[in-house]
Amino acid sequence: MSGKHSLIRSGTTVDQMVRAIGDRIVTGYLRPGEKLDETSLAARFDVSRTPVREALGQLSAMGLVERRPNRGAIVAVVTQEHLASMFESMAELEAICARFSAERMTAAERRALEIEHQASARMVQLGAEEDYEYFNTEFHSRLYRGAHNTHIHDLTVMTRSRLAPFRRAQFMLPGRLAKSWQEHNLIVTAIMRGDGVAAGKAARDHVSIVSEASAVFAADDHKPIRRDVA
Amino acid sequence: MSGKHSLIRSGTTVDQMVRAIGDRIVTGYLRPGEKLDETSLAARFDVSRTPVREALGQLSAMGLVERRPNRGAIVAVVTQEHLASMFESMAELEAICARFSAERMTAAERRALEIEHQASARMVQLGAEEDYEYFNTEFHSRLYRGAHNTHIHDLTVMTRSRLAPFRRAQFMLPGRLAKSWQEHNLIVTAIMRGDGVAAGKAARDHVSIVSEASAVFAADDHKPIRRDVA
DNA sequence: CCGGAGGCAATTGCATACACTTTTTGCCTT
DNA sequence: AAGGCAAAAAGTGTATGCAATTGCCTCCGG
Repeated sequence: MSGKHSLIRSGTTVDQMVRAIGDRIVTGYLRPGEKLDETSLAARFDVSRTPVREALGQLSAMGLVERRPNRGAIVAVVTQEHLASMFESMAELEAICARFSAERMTAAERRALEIEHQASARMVQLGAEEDYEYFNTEFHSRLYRGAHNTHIHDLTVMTRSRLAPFRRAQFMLPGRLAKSWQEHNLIVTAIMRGDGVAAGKAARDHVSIVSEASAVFAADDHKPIRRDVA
Repeated sequence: MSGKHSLIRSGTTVDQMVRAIGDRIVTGYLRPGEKLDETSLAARFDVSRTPVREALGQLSAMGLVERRPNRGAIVAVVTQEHLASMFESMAELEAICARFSAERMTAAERRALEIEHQASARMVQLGAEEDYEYFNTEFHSRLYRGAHNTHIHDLTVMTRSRLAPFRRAQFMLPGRLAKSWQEHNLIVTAIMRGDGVAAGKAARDHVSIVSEASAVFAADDHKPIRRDVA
């Protein structure tokens, strides 16, 4: 491993490692329980162990990886209970964001939410899964930002990212696009008329439904763990 | 304070740094905006820069310190807006914990909550600030645990620790002990009769009141911090 | 055949060394 | 005298080296 740095020398190497490893975990490429060997990771990303160690420390603080003293790091293993608790938290957090959004969104934010939401109806008709997924992510982000509360925003985004590996379950459900859109519609409608309570309830129900599907998926997810890292 | 280096290697050096530095931030010994010099910290705790750096990275991930690339780390500076958002989040999180507690606490947990709460009444009568503070912390912890949701528990504890530096404001209000106890009483009563909605509302109001006092305090406490060595 | 003690390889944890960036300082120019 | 440039000093970011711990493998005894 000779490689002169192909990475930009702007003090962001550790952050890049955090994002790189974090992404692989969030996207499910690295799976829960998988061993994260410092030396291998360092070699893979062509850096020394130091930034890798720092990245693992930060990811550990974020809850994405688990670190056992002198025994290495693994991708955080979430138990059924913990997974359920995260989904339940997510439902509550989304409910808060939706409630606040209903009460606080500016006229411009409401307009944008409505327009994008209506646009996403086309994706449903076309059955464009990937495009809809993009709209979906953006939709929820609008809710988080619309709450006008940076801390809730941060907590929600953090929780969402930790749940990301388990959300892939949604893709397996037939007709989920239309269902999802209708649930979004309930939220949007409530927000447009400034009904915080209704918006919160709709958002909570929306997450709860995803939760059930994902829980099933997680239970099935007992496949062997891959050893290589990339 | 602590900073001794024992013979055995328990793999906790970084964790100790995190706790040590984190405590100094949470207790207000290190104040927002204060510069955290790696070399000085390393010398102060008699370790090399490496564990200090890792600790700062983790504290950064926790939001307690702010790291500027190539420009060092400082104790996280919270703006008025961000502080307000954290208090508001805290109110919502406490409300959730209280609501869940009302619905889910075991008989034993309810009993313990009630007993400890009644015991704390004595502290109020005696005006024992410090003792009451201990009870208060324990009281809230019971609520967090009583929610039977580890993720909400974690989010709440994390948020609480970030607010800790600003809670000292409470101590300045006269008659706050009795007021706090009565607010606790509302929460306990609601929980005992299993009224989640009422418990949530009571908990939210409880935090909101603390929030107002602290916000005033924080406004006064926003003098610029220089790195002048006293 | 099974269980445990001891040694060896692999890996982590910390320290030190080196490279690069930012800031300060002091001199020179205008 | 003020401003700007340059070079050194300070401080951060990354790499490497070494000691300590863990886990496995072997070998011995029951």
